[in-house]
Amino acid sequence: MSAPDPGPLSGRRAQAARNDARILDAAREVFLADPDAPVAAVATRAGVGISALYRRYPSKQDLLRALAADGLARYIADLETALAAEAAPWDAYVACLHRVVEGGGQALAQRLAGTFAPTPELSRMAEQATRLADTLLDRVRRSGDLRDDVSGADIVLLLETVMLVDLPGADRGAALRHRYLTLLLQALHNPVEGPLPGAPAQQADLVARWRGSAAG
Amino acid sequence: MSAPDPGPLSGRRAQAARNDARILDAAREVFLADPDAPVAAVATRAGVGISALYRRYPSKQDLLRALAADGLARYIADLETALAAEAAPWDAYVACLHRVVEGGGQALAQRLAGTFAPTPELSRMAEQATRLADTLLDRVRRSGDLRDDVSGADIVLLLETVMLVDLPGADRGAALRHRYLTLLLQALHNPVEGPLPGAPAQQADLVARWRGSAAG
DNA sequence: AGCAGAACGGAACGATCTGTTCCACTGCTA
DNA sequence: TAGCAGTGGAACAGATCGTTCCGTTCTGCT
Repeated sequence: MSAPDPGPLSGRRAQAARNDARILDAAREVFLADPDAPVAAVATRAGVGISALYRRYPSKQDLLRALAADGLARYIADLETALAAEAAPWDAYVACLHRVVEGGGQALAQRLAGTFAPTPELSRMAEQATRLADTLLDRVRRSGDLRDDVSGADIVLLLETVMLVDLPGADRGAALRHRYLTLLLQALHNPVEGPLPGAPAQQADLVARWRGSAAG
Repeated sequence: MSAPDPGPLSGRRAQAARNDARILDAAREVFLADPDAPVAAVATRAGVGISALYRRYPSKQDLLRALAADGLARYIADLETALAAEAAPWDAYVACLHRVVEGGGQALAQRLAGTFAPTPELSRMAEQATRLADTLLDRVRRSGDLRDDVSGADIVLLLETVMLVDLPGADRGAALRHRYLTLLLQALHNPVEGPLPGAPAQQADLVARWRGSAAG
């Protein structure tokens, strides 16, 4: 007993710890690209056997839940960073969205939303994320830099579309996502060229999608 | 023989003709939402049996090819209309993109691109569409209304993302697509607020995707 | 009126895919 | 050196999906 491992883990344990991270990273990449991807694809991408994965997560659904929780946690962390920033509200917001796009946590959680029944824990995190995003958005809106005819739900949907941009080559996709996010932010920035048609998306629209593939 | 049907078709023939359209419409909706959707989903959506579908298309791949061709034809027609318009280049362009978003032809062809080997006919149409789009874009660019740091490929990718916006309720999705297209167009319109990061997407990037799921 | 056949709906089939289990093996750890 | 946590990957059962097939309906013609 006592302190068996004061420093870095070695040997077997080290490989296990490495695999923990590799599996989660691989899963994030794979399921972000295709939410319906088979489990085997994750194992292959991670360079491990299937059993290494099933030892950690009892089922595919457990893996997806862990992934969604991880994504939401990253998203929440990004939002808190922005709220704590001392920069001008608009600048902090721009930086925040670029981080969100970079990490893909929010997008992953959104895309995974319909594929499994959310745990209370996940619902709680989603609620917290929404609350933080609202707070942040209100602050930006009060600064006068944000056009006032877009809703928070509009921005969520737009962010989501930006995340779907991808191209085969290396990091071509990531570069384009930042490019298009910048373009989008310019459109959201005051002063405005003209009004937008249709009604803004509502928070309720977004929530409705969580029931998409779940039973009635 | 002789002239049996001078005017509108009646009875059985009429239903067959109606089913032709219903099946193609249903297929367009279904495969636009999910390019990997099962054939049965199309039949259900169209309100016909599976055999009504297989009578018209020998295989799923034939249906997809017909759909892609139809989509490209609509896209080409929209482009030609814009080129023939007498309105200011920018206004004609805006109207054209709204029609493209409404019809979904271009997006469908793009999404289906990776799922089957293109026929020479399809390649020819795709090439023509690209040529027309380039011509149109050049004209808009020369008018000075379009920001000059975006490429045609950028616009194709952005249009594609707008098409992916959807919400469960009735025509909520369509309304939002026009809303976000308007937002996008304002960002593309001069004068510009600031430069965009990264390099514009290249035509080659788009072509590369056509090989996505095809064998090397 | 009656018939031939076009068109249809939907059950049935076989191939493929996928989540999960199982087992033999490896190399630390004690 | 014995034991076991950790692993890779084959094997299995269930689900999914493209396609075929068969019995029925309805139309157009004689």
